[in-house]
Parts: sequence; C-alpha cells; structure tokens
Amino acid sequence: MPEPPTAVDPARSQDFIRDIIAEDLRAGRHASRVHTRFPPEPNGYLHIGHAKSICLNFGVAAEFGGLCNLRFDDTNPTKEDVEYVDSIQADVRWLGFDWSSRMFYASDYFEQMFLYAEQLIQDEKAYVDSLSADQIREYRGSLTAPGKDSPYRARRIEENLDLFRRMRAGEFPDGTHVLRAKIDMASPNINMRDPTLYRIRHAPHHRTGDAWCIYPTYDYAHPLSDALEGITHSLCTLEFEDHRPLYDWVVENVRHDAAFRSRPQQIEFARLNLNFTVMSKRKLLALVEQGLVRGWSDPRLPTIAGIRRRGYTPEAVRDFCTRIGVAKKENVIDVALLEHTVREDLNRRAQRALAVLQPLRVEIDNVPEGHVEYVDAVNNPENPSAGHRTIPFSRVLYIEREDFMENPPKKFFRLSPGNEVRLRYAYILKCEQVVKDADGVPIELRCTIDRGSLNGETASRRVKGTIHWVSAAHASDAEVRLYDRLFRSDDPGEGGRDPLSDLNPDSLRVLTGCKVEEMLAGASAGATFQFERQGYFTVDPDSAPGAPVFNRTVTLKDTWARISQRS
RNA sequence: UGGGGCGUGGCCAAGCGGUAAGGCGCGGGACUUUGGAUCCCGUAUUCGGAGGUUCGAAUCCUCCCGCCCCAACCA
Repeated sequence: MPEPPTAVDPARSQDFIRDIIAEDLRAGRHASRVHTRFPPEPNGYLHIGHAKSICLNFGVAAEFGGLCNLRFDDTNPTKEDVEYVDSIQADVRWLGFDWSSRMFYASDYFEQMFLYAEQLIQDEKAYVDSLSADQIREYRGSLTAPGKDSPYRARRIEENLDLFRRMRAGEFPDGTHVLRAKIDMASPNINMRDPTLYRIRHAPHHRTGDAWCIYPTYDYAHPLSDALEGITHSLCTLEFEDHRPLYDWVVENVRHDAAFRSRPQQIEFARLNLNFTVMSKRKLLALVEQGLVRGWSDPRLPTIAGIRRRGYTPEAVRDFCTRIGVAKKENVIDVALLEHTVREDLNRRAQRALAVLQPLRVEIDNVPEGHVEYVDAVNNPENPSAGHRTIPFSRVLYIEREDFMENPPKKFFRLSPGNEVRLRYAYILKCEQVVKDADGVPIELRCTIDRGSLNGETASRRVKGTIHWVSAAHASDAEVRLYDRLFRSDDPGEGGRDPLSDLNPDSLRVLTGCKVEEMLAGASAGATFQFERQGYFTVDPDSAPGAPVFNRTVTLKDTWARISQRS
C-alpha cells in the first residue's frame, strides 16, 4: 500500500531561507533568536532590487518574532555620503519598515575592529604586508594557479603590531601597507589567499571625519558588525557565496569577548533583476551625474524614490517582493508583474477622472446652446466610501479620438456613424453625421442624445459600449509633463538599443471633466487618478503644490497596441 | 583547464521517492453606466540531457551539457 502524501508543513512552504531559519529555531540554534539586518553601503540611492532585500530581512524577522537592524556599511569613505544615508532611511521608512532605535554604522565598530585586528596579529593570524597592490595581485596567483607567500608574511608579531599601529597613526601614505589575514595562499578559493583586512586611506569619512586613515574591508567588517549586533542570519546576495568561508574564518578566529554577541551565519539568495530597466548602480549614478535625469528620484528611474514619485504605493512594492519569491536561481522578473501589483492596488484606491487625451469634437443637436447640467459620477466604482462628484454636461463635448471609428470592425462597440454609445454617467449618444476636413479626416461629429436614458440603471434600453467625454466649455486644457519613456524601453539590456538613450519627457495635453487646476488643487500631493482607459496618473508628491506634473504609474503600451490592433 | 553556485511551461516559483501547487503573461468566453476592472475556462504526459536503482524518480546514483560568480588595498 502506497504511503499517503506528506502533508505540507506551512512553515516549510515559502522559501529556503525561511526553511533554514525555522529549522534553526527548531534545533535551538542561535539561542532560539532571529535577528537580521539590512546593510546598504551609503553610496547611492536604493532601488527596487534593494526592496527585495529589505522586505526579506524585515519580513523574516517579523515572521519569526525577531528583529531587523538598519546598518550602514560605511567602510569605504571615498564613495559614501550623508545624502545617501538620509535617502536610504527615508526609502526604508516609505516602504513601511521600522528599525526602531536599531540604526547602526559599521563605523560604530571601528575601534573594536581595530582591537580584534591587533589580537589577530598577536595570534599570528594576520600580518602587515608591504607589497604594492600590483605585487599582491601577482603573488595571488590565478584562477588555476596557486598563489605564493608574500616575503612579509613571516614578519614578527611585534613588528606587525608596531607597523599596524603606525598605519593607524597616519605615518604611511596610501597603498604602502596593508593588513592581511594569514590563511592559505594556495587555497583554491581565491578569497582565502590572505585577504586584505585593512587598507590605508587618507580620506575624510562622512561620519568619523579624520579620526581614521585606515579602514577595514567588507570581508573583515561585515562578519564582525554582524556578530557585534547579535545578528543570527546574515542574508546577502549570491556573489558572496565564495566569501562565506572567509566570513566564517573571521567569526571563528577573532577572540570572542563580551561584545561579541553571536555567531552569525551567512545565507545567500539571488538578487532581483527586472527586464526593461536599469538597476546597475554604475549606470544609475552615470545618469544622475550626467544630468540625463532629474536626480535620483526621477520618476523614470527604478529607484525607490523614483518609484514613489511615479505613483507606486509601498503596499504594491511589498506585494511584488513577496510574489517574486526568494531562491538561488538567477532570475529576470518580468516588469509586467510589478505593473500588475501596482494596478491591483491602485485600482482599489485611485480616484477616477474622465479625461480625454486626443480630443474629437462632438456637438449634440438636441441639447440647447448654453445649456448646462451636472451629472452624478462615482469616484471609485469599487469603493463606495470614495464618494461622488458632479460633472458638467453641455452641448459641445470632446471624446477620445479612438473611441470613434468611421468603419468599425465587427467587435467595435464604441461610436460609429449611425450607431449609439453610452456617455459614461450621462446619456446614450447617437452619431448622426461626420464632419471631415479636406483630407477626409473626421474633425467633428454631429450627434443627438436620448433624453430618457440618463440613468443607465433604470433606462429602458441598453447599448453595448460606454465611452468617456468632457464638456468642451468646462474642461481645461493644460500641458502636463508626462514621464514615461525610460522606465520601459523596448530593450531588455545587453546589446541593441541603449535603454538610456531616450530621455526626453513626453508632454501630453490633458482635458479633464473639471478644470485641471481644480482637480490638482483638490488633490493632495501623491494622489492618484485613473484616467479612464488611459492608465493611472499621480500628482508628483515631491513637486510644488499645484504644479501640473503627472507621472504615469503604469505603462500599458503593449496592451494599447493590442487593443488598437484589434479595434 | 581551479573553486563556488544554479538548471521545473514565455517570466517567476512550489515540490524533498508516490504519480507536476500557485502567481504573472498569454488565449478564449461572460458581463457592461468604462475597463485593460471583475468572473469563468484553457495553457508542462513532463521537470537541461543520457543511463541506472526502484513496483514507482522532478525528487536517489553515475556520466554529460548549459548558464552565473570569483584573481579590488569595492561592496
């Protein structure tokens, strides 16, 4: 008789990292604690890729009743800046995570790390090397050839200690000496061939100023920062897999004192890659520095700050991060998933606005000139508590050009000669006559309405389609800047068109059912509207009040293409 | 050619020896005071390949193939 299938353990059903943690907890490891950290280097703004790590670290901690620290990995003063530490805090908060009072800097531990380094020297596990960077590289060997010992590897403890202290005292210029771990120059893992622990850098640090002129490297500082903060699970990306033996070496070989609070374990996962956008720090920095975008928060960038201005909500980004999962496989997530989570969230909260982007004039013969009436409109069909608004209706309207077709295909349910369509929230409209210009292009429609059809729910008859409209006399015509291009170019990356080449913001004429100014005035910064069938638009939360800048939140180019092809 | 990882549908991703979850996307349909909304339905005879073990393999073994990462005094 076959065994019954094993029941799925919910604690083992999410991802391998949660599995490991659950198992550690079960086995009582790490004193049954879970403590993670999000450790960015403050050398740039956070992007959507970091959101994955933030959601993972804070999420896992919360799920297992643990804590998550925010830690700035500020061990390289030449690349870092306070502007970045500020923006990173703002972005993590915006995403909805709270590190409480646990915000730290690797630089908080410089003194303690120095002490541990001295002990390493005393234990003959570290030495000062005086080879040049080039020589060190040569001595390191290659991927296939083992390295060889530096002639300075055998220095006396006292000499090492003296040199290391004088390094700290600033007696030597950059590049003259370096502190190295004494491990194994023949290791097949190049990271273990006596890795550098400290280098001399006479450069002001954004936080410690000129207190130091030697700085620990990532490989030395990271495991120690983790241990000093009592971190149990140190989550990082795949490229650090080869560094894990070194991470463990540092954790094991430093002399454990009272400050040494945990024996953290490093666990690696695959970083997020998104198609149709750029995530490399290098490229983002280049865009900002060359002025090709308006700063790190340009809505066209995949930075958290840019995404916020674009109208994305933290809820949607978090949902995206949980939906992509966590694994060790290299991945390229389809940006359509991000767009989906945003639409799903916005659809529930965005105010609707009738808007016409490419107007076609409509004159209604059986509505008297000067007549104005206000029809009732729902702000959000899916959320009654969003309330109602009234929209002016009059003899002359604008409708969307593409909502009219002179020779409609079979399944076109919008307006065409002799046919009827419902004007959303208003009457059934019939096209009686098409006025064309010299080239035969329709420039105006003469129509009539069915006076008895105002309320669609009680009307005696129904028509297949419904379109959006705007009263010509009441709508304003404002030039709105629209950011759209960069974020979703048509090239996924390598080769072909450079996704960064098309940087000019589009501009767009927007006509809404009320004056645009009124709409903006009544909207708080960051408010999002859904322009019927045109997508979501957000009033830039970072722009001056009333400034007519919209960021299109979701790009639906391909869908539009499909729709227009079909129609 | 050294070491470390990874290969399940177009993109992600469950699965952990018992006969391929789920999401996105895509296709079809329904609905209509919008919809690209919403609701239905469909979408891997097969898990990189070939052998083997087993009553039974995506799951175990062997070999092979492919992709990614590593030779910063970056992180």
